[in-house]
Amino acid sequence: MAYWLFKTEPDTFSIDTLKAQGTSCWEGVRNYQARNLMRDEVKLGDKVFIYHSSCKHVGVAGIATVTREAYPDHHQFNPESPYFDPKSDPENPRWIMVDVAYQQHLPLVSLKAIKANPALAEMVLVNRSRLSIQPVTEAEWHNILAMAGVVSESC
DNA sequence: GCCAACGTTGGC
DNA sequence: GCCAACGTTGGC
Repeated sequence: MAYWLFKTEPDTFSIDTLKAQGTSCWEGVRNYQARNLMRDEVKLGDKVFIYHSSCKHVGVAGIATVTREAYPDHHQFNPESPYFDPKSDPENPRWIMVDVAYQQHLPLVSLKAIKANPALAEMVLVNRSRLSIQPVTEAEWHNILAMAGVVSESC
């Protein structure tokens, strides 16, 4: 079981949206490195931090679980969609998505707090800020849970 | 809304 | 395959 951080703009899709929906596809990833991670590495049952970006309160806002591994993102074939990609071949779709299920909200762990924690200095979030799907180490995962005041469940 | 960082495109 | 131009991300 692996840990991840998925970014979203809460004005469009937030942890509250996910809670309301229960389960959602994670569509619209249009970056090759992020896609490759979703396609090759993100597995059923993996845990995901939901991160709110480009908003007033930037940071980790909750936890989700992967409920379906990579499958084609149909939005790429819909000319009405902001995620439309005219260069994607339906016979060989360029973009994929996974499904995630809501697990819980967290008291927001802000980007500022993450950057201020020396134990998290190696986080991808801190060093490769533009990657929208990124791996989180087990140590980082538990560290952020501790910052949120949540006691980690035993495995 | 600004702008730095950085990913993508396309001419050569 | 290089790299300049361009577009996007995302914190502030």
